[in-house]
Amino acid sequence: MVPHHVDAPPLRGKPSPNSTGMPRMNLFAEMRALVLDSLSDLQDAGGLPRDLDMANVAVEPPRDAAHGDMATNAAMVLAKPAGMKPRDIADALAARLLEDGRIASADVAGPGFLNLRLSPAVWQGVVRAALREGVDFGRSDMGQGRKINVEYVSANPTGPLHVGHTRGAVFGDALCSLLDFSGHDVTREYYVNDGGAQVDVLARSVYLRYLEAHGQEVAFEDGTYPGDYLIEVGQALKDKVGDAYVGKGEDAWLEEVRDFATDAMLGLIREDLHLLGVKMDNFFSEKSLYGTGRIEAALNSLETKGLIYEGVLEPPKGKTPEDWEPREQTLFRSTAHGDDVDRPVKKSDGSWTYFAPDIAYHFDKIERGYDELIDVFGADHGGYVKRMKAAVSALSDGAVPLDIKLTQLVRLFKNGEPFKMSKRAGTFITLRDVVEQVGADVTRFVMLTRKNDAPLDFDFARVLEQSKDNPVFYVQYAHARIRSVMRKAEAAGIASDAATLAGADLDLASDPAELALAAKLAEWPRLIEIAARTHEPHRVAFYLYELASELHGLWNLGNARPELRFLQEGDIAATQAKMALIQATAVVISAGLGILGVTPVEEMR
RNA sequence: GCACCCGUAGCUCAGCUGGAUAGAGCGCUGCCCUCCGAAGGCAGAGGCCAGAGGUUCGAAUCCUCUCGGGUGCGCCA
Repeated sequence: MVPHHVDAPPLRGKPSPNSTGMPRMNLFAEMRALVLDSLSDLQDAGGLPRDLDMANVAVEPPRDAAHGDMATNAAMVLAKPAGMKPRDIADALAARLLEDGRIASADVAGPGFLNLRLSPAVWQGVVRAALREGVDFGRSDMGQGRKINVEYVSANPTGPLHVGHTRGAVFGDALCSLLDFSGHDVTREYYVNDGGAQVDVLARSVYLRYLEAHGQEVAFEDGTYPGDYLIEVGQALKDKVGDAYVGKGEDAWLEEVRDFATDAMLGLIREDLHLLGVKMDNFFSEKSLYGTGRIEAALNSLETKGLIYEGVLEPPKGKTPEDWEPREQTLFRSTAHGDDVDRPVKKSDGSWTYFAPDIAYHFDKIERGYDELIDVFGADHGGYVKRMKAAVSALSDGAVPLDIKLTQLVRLFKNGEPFKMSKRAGTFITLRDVVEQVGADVTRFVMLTRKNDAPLDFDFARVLEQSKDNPVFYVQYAHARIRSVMRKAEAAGIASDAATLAGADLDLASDPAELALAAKLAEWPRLIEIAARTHEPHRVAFYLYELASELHGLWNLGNARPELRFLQEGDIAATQAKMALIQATAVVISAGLGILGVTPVEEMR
């Protein structure tokens, strides 16, 4: 696949209020506004009581295209509070709506739905908006610049990233782009667990490699990391300090080696992320919380709210650890904020639990002024969701929402055969392995073809297949097909710049099949808002698949019906109208892939 | 034992702050290549949305319970 270098969507900046000065096009929002205006007119005219709650009035695409272009539930929602029959409300509303030129027909159906058919001019407006706004088409200001911190990956700095981290990295990154596109001020953050016992283990492991570099025989016992990736770190340490640590006790080197090793691992992780195209705004060090009073400050905040006490926890029922004995610990009253049991913040020996710096870290995020927090964890951390939410709720007095997204397992396959991962057998699959085999674009797209909380099958052979069965190919192919048509047109001397196409006579591309594609484009701004609100970037991937399917379908219709082919020989006006339609489609595919972090291609190879 | 996630077509999965006759791909069946690209196209069969109650004008979607699968459950990070 050949990457193309046309304007990638500017996803990282502030939500620029549209540079064109034109209002952003979101057809569903427009139509809802029209419905609300009409209802208000009815109220003024006395045809409907005042003081009705309109919050549940919706304008949605109907499931069945035979029902028209859009449907509103207004009559059903308002019937009860208005004390009227749904049918009467619907009839009155229909009459009002028909006064607007955008509404071609309004029919009452089913239990009181009002099915709307829109005039072709409306769809043509969508196409023009996409051409005018380019990859900013669909950008929303729903976030109103709210500051959101998204924490993701956050793998321990003890080794390279593996497949599970890859999914979290892609998910988090796409979520950030989506939030940015919908008007939020996003910070991409990585929490570095460089303060706990696991980095001491790392240091000891590197020390062994260091001794090895000095020609010593070493044994990797339980509790050390035997991975080959530490060989060069041991060598680098030798290059740096010579034999200064040889034969010395831990006191002499542990701290220095730990810093050296975590720096090296973080460098490795940054490289891995770079391979995937993930760039963090901030790496936050757990260690920076220790010895600086920041953990104490966070816990003091909880203490002043009366949420810290000394106590003894009950053993968990049904699964009592064998060495269980009741011990007094310092506990956080997380049950006051929705947790099931209170959680220890100090071990019985008085040192912090892992939870304590985590509380401090989230306290820090709150103090940095974020309006909203999101944590992306692996599914094996599901047990921490309630206590983290309780902590954030307590620390912010309920003012800062925390959403925690869990990413499920990735199961690896090769030609349908499951692929067992084993560190010992050397079949451990890293992020680097995956990206080197299939490329960052394919990796990213595939990782988003499942909802985050559903397990994901990743087949190394299948994701590279060039067939309709492969969604990555299918979407890229749609874009490439459009680009191919555009190149042909340009070669034939037909002007195809956005301004020209936006001025084309779109009546020449108003077959129902063509309008259906435009209608799909009209869903894009709405989809962005739904995906952003639910924090579900996979919706973008599914939408792109559907959009590609519309495009391919229209292309195929051209086989039987030549008047639907995009290039109309000898008819420049019709050709430009159809090019406008498909170029608008290419723009949306580019924007969507941009959010997923995938590069659209010019042609398939 | 408790908590969280999941249960939708033979398989893998979508399903919009609750909306109409629940969708897609694969697989299966049958048709279709002189075609802007058949690495495809068109059509068809296939469902008690795990089960039972409840809320609602309306439930795959919200609530309760049951069953089945996954994950987690003090001094690991």
